[in-house]
Amino acid sequence: MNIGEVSRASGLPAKTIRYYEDIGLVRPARGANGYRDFSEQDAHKLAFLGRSRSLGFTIEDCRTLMSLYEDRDRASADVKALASEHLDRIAQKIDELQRLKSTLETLVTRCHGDDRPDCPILDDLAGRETLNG
Amino acid sequence: MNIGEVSRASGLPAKTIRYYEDIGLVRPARGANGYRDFSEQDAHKLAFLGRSRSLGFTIEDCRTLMSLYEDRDRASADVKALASEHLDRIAQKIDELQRLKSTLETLVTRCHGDDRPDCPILDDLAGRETLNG
DNA sequence: ATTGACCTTCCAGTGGCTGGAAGCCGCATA
DNA sequence: TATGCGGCTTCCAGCCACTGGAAGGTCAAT
Repeated sequence: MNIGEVSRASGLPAKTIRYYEDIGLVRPARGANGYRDFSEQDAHKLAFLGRSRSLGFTIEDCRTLMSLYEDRDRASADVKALASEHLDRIAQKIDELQRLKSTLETLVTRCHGDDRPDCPILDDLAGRETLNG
Repeated sequence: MNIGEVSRASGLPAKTIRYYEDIGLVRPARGANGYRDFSEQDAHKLAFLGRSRSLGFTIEDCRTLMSLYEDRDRASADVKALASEHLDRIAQKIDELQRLKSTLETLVTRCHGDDRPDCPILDDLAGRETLNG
């Protein structure tokens, strides 16, 4: 299986797959011509990685998840802990963004948005607080 | 005003302030000893930048906001447009994270998290879909 | 033989800093 | 006078997870 094929199969760009090899996430065989030769297992690994990344896990998390996946004696508690921490970080990020969003909404609402220079958004950025806080 | 002083005043690390000079966001004078010498206006600019960054604007957005701020003939519509686009991106990001969050919540809930290796999280990552979708 | 799609490696850039090394400046103290 | 210390300077490298592009080798079809 060439890189293009496994790229289409996994949905990951070829560049990304090469990068994953670089950092040791996958170790495809090589053909006589120097081309990478991916096994079904490699393809499966890449799909696993793609899915993990799409859930927002870091590369290091993915590495850990992979090794847990491949460890038949793993404790599901370890996986759950990793995912829970990740979940917490996401929840935290959402909170942060929602605070941002409401601040920005207030500012945008207050700005009349016409030809005149008067602007509560810039006033706020400049520290001329029109906002409480 | 030395860099340490303006750093304390603006809340930005000295490193960041030097970086902002590097990329042309601020142009402090220099004393005879080669030290940066920040004016009140520079300090004000840096505070503006800090606040803009803390609202999640990119550096390029900040550059634009600064030039709008300094342009007495600006139209507030331009500021509003920039902030609105930023707001949209944030809202989009929140949606994305909330989808992630609910997927992860489902997975984490389903995982019993004990000593046994059986794990719906890994099953999902591996494509053995226990989740609808 | 030539095209064109595919593959290879390597280097550089993204954003927005951040850490660290090596060295100068200015003041206080022994 | 030497020494130390905190603060300042520059420059280079690294973070994360890719992504773009150059230069060139390979394969299948025409």
